Amino acid sequence: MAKAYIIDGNSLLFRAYYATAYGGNEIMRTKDGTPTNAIFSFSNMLNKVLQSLKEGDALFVGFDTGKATFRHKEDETYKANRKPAPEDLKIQMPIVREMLHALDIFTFEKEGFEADDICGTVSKMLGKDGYDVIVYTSDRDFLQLIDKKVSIHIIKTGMSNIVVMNEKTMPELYGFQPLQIIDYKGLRGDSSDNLPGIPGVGDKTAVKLIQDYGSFEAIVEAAKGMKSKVGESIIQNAELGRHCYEMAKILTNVELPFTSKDLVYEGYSYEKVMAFCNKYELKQFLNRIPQNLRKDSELDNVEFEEVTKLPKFDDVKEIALALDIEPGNYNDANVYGMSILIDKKLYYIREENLKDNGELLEILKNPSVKKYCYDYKAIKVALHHKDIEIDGLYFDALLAAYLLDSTLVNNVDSIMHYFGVNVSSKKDESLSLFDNTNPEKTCKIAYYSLKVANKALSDLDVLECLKLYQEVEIPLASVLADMEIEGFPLDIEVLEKMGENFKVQIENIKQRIYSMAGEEFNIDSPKQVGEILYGKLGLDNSKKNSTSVDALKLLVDKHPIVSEILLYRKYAKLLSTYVTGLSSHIYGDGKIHAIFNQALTQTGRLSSSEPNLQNISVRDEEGKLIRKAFYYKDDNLSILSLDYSQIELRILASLSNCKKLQEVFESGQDIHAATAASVFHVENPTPDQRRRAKAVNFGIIYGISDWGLSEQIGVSVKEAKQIISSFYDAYPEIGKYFQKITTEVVKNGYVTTLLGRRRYLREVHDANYQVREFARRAAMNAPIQGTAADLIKIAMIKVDKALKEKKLKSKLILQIHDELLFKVPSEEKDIVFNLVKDIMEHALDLPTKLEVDGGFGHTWYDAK
DNA sequence: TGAATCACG
DNA sequence: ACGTACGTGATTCAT
Repeated sequence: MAKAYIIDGNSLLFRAYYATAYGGNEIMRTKDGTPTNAIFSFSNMLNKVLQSLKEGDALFVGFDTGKATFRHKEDETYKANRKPAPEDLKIQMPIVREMLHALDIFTFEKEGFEADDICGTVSKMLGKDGYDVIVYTSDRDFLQLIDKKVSIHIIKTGMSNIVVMNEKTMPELYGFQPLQIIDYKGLRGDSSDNLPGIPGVGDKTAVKLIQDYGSFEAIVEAAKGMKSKVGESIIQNAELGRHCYEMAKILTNVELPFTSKDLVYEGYSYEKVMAFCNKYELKQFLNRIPQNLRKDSELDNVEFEEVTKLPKFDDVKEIALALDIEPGNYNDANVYGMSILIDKKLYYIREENLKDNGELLEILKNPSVKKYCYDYKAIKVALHHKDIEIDGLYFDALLAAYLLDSTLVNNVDSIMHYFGVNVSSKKDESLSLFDNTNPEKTCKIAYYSLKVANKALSDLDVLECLKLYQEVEIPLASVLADMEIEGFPLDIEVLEKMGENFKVQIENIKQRIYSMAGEEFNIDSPKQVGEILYGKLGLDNSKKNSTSVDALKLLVDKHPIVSEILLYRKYAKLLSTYVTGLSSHIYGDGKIHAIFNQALTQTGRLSSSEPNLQNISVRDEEGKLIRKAFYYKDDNLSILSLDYSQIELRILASLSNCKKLQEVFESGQDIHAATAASVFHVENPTPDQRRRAKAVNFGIIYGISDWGLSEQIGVSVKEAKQIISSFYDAYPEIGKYFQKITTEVVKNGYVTTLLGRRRYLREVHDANYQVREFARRAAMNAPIQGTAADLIKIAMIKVDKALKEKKLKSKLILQIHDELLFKVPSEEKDIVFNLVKDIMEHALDLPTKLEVDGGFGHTWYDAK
């Protein structure tokens, strides 16, 4: 038997709103501040219903119109005690209807009636037409609708806490029949509707009376014979009770402009729901609603043909493409095939047939054929492993999405979802035990990469990021691909020799620690270390039992075990992360091929993974030895390292247009000494003053606080405050600049870099002080860190271009935020050093002088 | 899977 | 009176 699901829309929306808005917590909002918490919560409840929906089932949501009803006309005090709904909830009332309509779910409301009456009438209609009806509400008045076809699901909190009421369970729980709930309300009234009922009749009495006499009128009749106070009250207040009785009746005969068969749910259109989800930034909803409820017609809209050889094409100007590739690191992943959208037709070619398509290979490497795709860098690197060249990137959906909103998660499903399309295939990917290929999904990715391009590019234009996209991120993708392909040599033998040494050290230290502790324990476990230090040995550092370096440093004089633990940690880290860890990433060519993530950080920086080459030890002398394992066995090749000096402070001097700071850099003074002289009002600062000024300079970039600085340099909070204030006196434009940034982020909800890269920081409006302050500091830092990232990206593109144009063999191999590493043949040393230094120093036209230092080395260790 | 720790800019 | 530097990735333990 088909089922019918009826939802009391108003009741559920209220529940949804209050489920997430309590205790002063900031509720969910879109970027422009529209509240969406109730929508989100409602969608979760709705989803539960959708999960159980089967073909032929009916689905209906009834609403109040919000205007006066016949009950108000009868009793002007009806619901008069209700507090008006909060503004944030009112805003969401039309949005929930919008959501339901996006899902093509039937909703109805009628002036003069409440959702109760609409739902009551609809449920009886559906029951009469043979449906098993389930009504979702949190209003117990609905219990009167129960009959052999209608059951009521009372929602307490969310959809997990539901009480099922039907013909059997309701009388068991209440002690009377469903319709008698009206008689009960005649006696008891309903305080939430401002209906008083009969004074002196409590719950127990009411139930008893109903059980004894059956109906309200019978009770009034019987009251005449009662000699009790209750009897008197019933007689005196019979009219009032009758009124409450009438008001509690839910109508089941409202005139409706539709019939049961109009309510049969026929599925949703993916794109319509997607548009809704995008509008209100509900990222997960679409992924969670059942796919089987999608209208069949749209599932097959991407048609493709699997071929071994492409037909001939004339004058190809653009293609879209995607690789069918094993998930995970694309450096050693299997490539199963490729999809190509060419001349409006989609093809899928298996990997083994690619090489037979000479014309395709020409198109791929032809830079004037525009390529549309998702994650071009991955495609370029993976194709390189198959000896296939590609050039001519025009549109990369991943990079476009990254500039549009850096908070997006970068996997193809969610990025395409962001653009309002769906690339998931009908094939169940978990079933691909024997056949890992997925031609359908691959083809959809290619198809939609082209389809979303125009909209994405115009969105980038609106955000004033188009230039950054076309002139920085797009060309950079190829530069990074070349870096990844080039790789960085790492001598595993040198590494392992160091590893042996570390192992011996670790073993010795371990034994010393055990004997000092008087027992063996796992030194890798912070919990156990804490128990030994703060428990057994009774040490105390007032740092709430942290065992981090900062905490342990305070204890080194208290017990000899502390410095041994620090030493153990150091060697354990070197061994696990930098010997064992790095070794596992050496490929057959003796090189590391790290992945440079271009669409990940919130500020615009790159990140490096598998392995991370941007955090190889350098500060610790023994750790730095790891760098000796990075070198070219060919003695003709050396490593050139060039890094920007004080790049972030120079960027800050530029962004704030701080004259004095610019002069310090122009004249080549020691910046920390200069700051020290200014904040401590001395001509020749002492080394300690310089050290403290250095901390101030760094702190400023991170959105300093007086407490943070005091902690960092070991002075009182009051002194730190004084120092910060002196800093702003010395460099007044910087204070004004940060003021401007703060105003901007509060007003817009985002900040931008010099080139227009955006970082959204909606948390500046969070109710939680900590979250808000965090966002404010991030807002101060993001334009600085991000502009530095923009700068070095431009430098990389220009350097790459110059090296190619001059036909030099030198190659860019690594970027570490403010530093570039190159492989340079001996004969190119002079020209490359000067060329790169010049390009880096003039990559952007800034009001502050930029300075680049560095040098050559046989190993990375020596390159300085 | 998240917390704690530590490596880098 | 709040609790505190910004941005990453890898390893290990513990649930």
